[in-house]
Amino acid sequence: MASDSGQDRGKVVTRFAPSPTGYLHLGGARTALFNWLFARHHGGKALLRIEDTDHKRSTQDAIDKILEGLDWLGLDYDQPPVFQSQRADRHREVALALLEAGHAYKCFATTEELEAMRAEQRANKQPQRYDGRWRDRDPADAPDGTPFVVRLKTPIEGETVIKDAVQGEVRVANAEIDDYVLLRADGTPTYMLAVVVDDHDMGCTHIIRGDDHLNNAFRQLPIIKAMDQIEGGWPEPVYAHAPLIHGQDGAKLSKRHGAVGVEAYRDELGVLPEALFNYLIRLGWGHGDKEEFTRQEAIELFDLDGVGKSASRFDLKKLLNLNGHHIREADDERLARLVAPEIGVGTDIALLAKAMPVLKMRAKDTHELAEGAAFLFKQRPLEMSEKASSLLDDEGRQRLKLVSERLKSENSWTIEALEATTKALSEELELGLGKLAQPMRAALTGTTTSPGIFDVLVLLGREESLARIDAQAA
RNA sequence: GGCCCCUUCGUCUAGCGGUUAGGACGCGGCCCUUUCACGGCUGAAACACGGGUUCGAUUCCCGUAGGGGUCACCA
Repeated sequence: MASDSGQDRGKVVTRFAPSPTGYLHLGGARTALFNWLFARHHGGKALLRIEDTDHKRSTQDAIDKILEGLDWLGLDYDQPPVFQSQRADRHREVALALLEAGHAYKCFATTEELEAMRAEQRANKQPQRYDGRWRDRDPADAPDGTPFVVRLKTPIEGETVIKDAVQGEVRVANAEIDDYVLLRADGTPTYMLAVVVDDHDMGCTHIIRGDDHLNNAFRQLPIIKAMDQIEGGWPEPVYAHAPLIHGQDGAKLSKRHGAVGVEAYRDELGVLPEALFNYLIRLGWGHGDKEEFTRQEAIELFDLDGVGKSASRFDLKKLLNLNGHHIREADDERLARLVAPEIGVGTDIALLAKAMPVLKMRAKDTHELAEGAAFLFKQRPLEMSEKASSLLDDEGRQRLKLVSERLKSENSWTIEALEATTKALSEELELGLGKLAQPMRAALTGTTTSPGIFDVLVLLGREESLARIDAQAA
């Protein structure tokens, strides 16, 4: 087990190993996060491996999307990504070593034959697994030229025990593990072989991945043990199987729901990367009552013992709430640049940034930020929302007239001065401030909701403000 | 179906034998207030069930139920 002790620093090596068959979804993103955080926390190395051995389903587009998603989340890697497909020769080499040492064997069973075997097992309500029909049979029995696969000779007796850093001690009877395929009939390596070889060659000390791989660990361990026996230097890694993230319906995240790529959270939901980062680490991991984490805090506090054992559900409301908190803490200039394209070409970034402090108080995503900022860039005559025009009845327009007159003689265009002046007027008229502020808001923004009315006045400036008010005054 | 894992408010979680079972999101109320928010206060809301172990179980053990995962020449 890794610890915080000094001598362990630099020893930890983790990897995130997505298969590029789609976008980087939430589950993958969190696995990536946990691996990265663990490596950074221990001062180790974070590696990336693209498991693209399924040529039919892997695409360059998916690789790009995943890389982009990781980058957006701020996850960096200590070495260029390893492409599993380029390592087939090495995988084959290990399979052959296993074969030669008697830890693997050739199986000449045809696909049809195996299907029949499984059908029979199903019919007899027996567990479906390869029955080892070629395990002890003489390869010479096979007709010449018959294609074969290479299968691992897994132990039959006893049990395999894994001390999982998250799940604790998990044990499975070896009889449950069948002799699965290492090398396909066409000579290409299977995933089960490739992962083990790559993890070893990359020096991975900790395998942090989704719960759905827990069963795989029991199949992978025999390869490690066999290779360690053959050539040595194949230590068992520390496994950590984190529970899955489920959709609102409680089922595994799939294409049907919630499994959209992280970029959708950015583009469609207006989520900041640090917010998704924060939300994701809190799913399945906790540190006391703490809810908000900066990247740095997460690195300092993250460890495997804080990872829970039960699956969690994705909750959009909480993500957005957290997003609001992160928006409020984000740099104004950065937010302005982020939001400007949504408002339109030629948006005044400086003005937008200046308005940000009052805008971000009211937004839980970047789209709301853009909506809230819209009034700043509207052209006269302003289009009025229904509610806004109802505020601009005769009475409202009369009041605007009075406000306009008073503000025109205001020398100091500051929040304090404007507020004092407007309040004085409302007192003279024996009206609540709202009776003046609401018509002003309508005239100034075309809507009934906006930042504080004096903030609006200052942001728009004297000239524009008065012009907008006069356009609606009686 | 076999095997494996899980089970604290609706949701995310704290708890690691003795607590008025805490926090957060969401929901209700109040306050602040020029709107909307933000913020503050506050209310309702949970230990799946049954056996043990123990002076004492949310906590440890065993069942039951429920949920999830996995069973390819896919990864």
